[in-house]
Amino acid sequence: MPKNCPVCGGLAVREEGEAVLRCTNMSCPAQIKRSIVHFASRDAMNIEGLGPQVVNLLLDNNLIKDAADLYFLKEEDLVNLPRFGKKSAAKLIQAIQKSKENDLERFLFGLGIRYVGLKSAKNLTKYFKTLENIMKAGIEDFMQVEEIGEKIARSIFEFFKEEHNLQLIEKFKLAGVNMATLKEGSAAPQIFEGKTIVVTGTLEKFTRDEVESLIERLGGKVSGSVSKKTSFVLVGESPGSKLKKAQELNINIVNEAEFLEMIKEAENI
DNA sequence: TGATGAATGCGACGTGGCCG
DNA sequence: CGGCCACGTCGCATTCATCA
Repeated sequence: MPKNCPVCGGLAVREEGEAVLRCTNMSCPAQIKRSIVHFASRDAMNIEGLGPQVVNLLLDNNLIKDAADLYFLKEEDLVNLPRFGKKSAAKLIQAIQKSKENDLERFLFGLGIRYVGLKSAKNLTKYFKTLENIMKAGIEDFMQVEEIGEKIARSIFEFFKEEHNLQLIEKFKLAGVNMATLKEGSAAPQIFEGKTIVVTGTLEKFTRDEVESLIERLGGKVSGSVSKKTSFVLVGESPGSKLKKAQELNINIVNEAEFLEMIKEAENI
């Protein structure tokens, strides 16, 4: 039976097997907010300092209407907002501008296409190379991509048919957001080729993001959970339950110093 | 085609840094 | 110095791939 969205009153649906209702109205304020927060989140465009509360603040003050508007913000727009000083305003603007240089996979993930997580975004980018190719592709094409079945393929296809979404992408282009895959230092030796690596705890020399992209550049896969397929677990300061699980399953455990040694060898080759 | 295992995606909870 | 917010992490539910 149909229900209404508590925020905008629009039609809310519960998809087969899903626990929660989801509003189908593209211009529902709650949906807009969610999409912007997602866009800014760490695995997407990684805009530091832009969390849910700040997004609310910007929306309430009519400073933005969608994620693309972020790129047209200026420091003076922010300094008078509550809890914003000169320092935090400057930092946020800088973080937003820096995010323009992200590669296609982050941008693609940031668009918030249903069922497309960071992993699928990566696979899509690898397969299609450019946003144009993705926008031209059909359902059958998407299903050729690793780990993408019919459900996800259909979802992507539908997304790029929406006029509203196409307009948003145009706006991002206008703002100068990079949508190309970055030329990676293709000479990187693939020392982690075929390996699945899990990271837990805080590292001294890398942020989580840095070490994950490093592992990928060196040919490895980063996973979030330990299983018997895991090649080794990289353990930092105050590790979580993944360490225990690794010990239970007898998976190799590597500390930061040992990891640095592994990379060093690679760089010398 | 059904069962199983692995990984993704999302919400929830504790810690550290910045504003006032 | 106190409160608030983002960050880092974990656990649960869901989904996909694989194999008999």
